[in-house]
Amino acid sequence: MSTRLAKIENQNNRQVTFSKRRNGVFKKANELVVMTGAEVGLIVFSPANKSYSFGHPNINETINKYVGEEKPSSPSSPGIDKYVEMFRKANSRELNTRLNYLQDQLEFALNLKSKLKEINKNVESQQEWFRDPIEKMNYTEASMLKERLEDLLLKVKSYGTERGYSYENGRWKHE
Amino acid sequence: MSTRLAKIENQNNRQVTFSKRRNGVFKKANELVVMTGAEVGLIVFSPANKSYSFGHPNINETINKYVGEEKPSSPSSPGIDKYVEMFRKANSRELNTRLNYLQDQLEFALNLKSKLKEINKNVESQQEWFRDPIEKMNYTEASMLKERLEDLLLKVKSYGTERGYSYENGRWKHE
DNA sequence: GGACCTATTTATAATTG
DNA sequence: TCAATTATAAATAGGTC
Repeated sequence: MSTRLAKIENQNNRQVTFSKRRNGVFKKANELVVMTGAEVGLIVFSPANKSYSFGHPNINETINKYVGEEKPSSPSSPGIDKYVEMFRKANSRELNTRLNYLQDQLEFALNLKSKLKEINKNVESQQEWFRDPIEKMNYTEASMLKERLEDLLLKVKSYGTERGYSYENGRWKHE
Repeated sequence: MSTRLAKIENQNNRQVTFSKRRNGVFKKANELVVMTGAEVGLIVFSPANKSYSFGHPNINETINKYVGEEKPSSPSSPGIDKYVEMFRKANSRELNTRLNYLQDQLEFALNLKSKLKEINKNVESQQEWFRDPIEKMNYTEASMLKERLEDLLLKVKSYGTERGYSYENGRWKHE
């Protein structure tokens, strides 16, 4: 079976996989901590909304440290509302869904890599369709995408600061 | 190699292992999300104190949900306006992590070009298993992939244009 | 649910270029 | 350093009890 990255439809299988993989992720997180001295905070809510967590040295401190970094900064910028709006779109669930979808598709594409290794015949012509779209995925563009979104976020945050919002303990507050 | 669970003493090896395993944990977390519909928040600080995070659907909401369980009460502010809510959800590193992850995968995908050259000839009869998934991907998934990326890039480009940048040959220029 | 199997796939430490 | 490969250990889907 291909084990493609996709939601498991069968409810029972999904639950079993959740338990197994949840343990797997926690184990990996722990190994990362022990082997490299990293600081980790991990929270998981099951589909049934039960929560599980792991943290080292201490999950609450890790969360606070992380949230503390979220405090906005930076100067202002004109016409910021456009960026706010753009950011709203960029950060919407729609984008998450699309990124998930992209990841899904890329996983699928990557699966081809191992299969291709098994083939020792020339199929140049059959593969033209594939080569073309891949080549158009300019890596530089992906990098720019990341940088631009990062920039947008800074602007959005300073916008918030200018209007008297502050970010504390994972929440924005108006003063 | 025994891969004993212990701190890696050699500084260089530790750094290399940190990067590899950090990616591994994020990948596992993402798989858990996609396959089982779990909600996950993951924060990692490197030994050098750089932070990385992953969350789905949104790391800050997940943190708030978790912290809320730990510390009940504290009714959230009443008339919280939509922008405040939006800002609360904003999280640059979450997107960065996702995009970095996508970029890593894109790099792999781009390598398919050279891999394809390893292939020699005629896959017609012996590779039915291979042809089928490829054709599927050609008309649906591959085109979606390309389309999604271009769509995302379009947003980025329009942002740049408004700010007086132009995008040519994979590079941004001012004025 | 959980504790075992076990055929496969995946992750990754070490190595090579 | 850095990417790429490879040999091996680990994870895990799908069973069974």
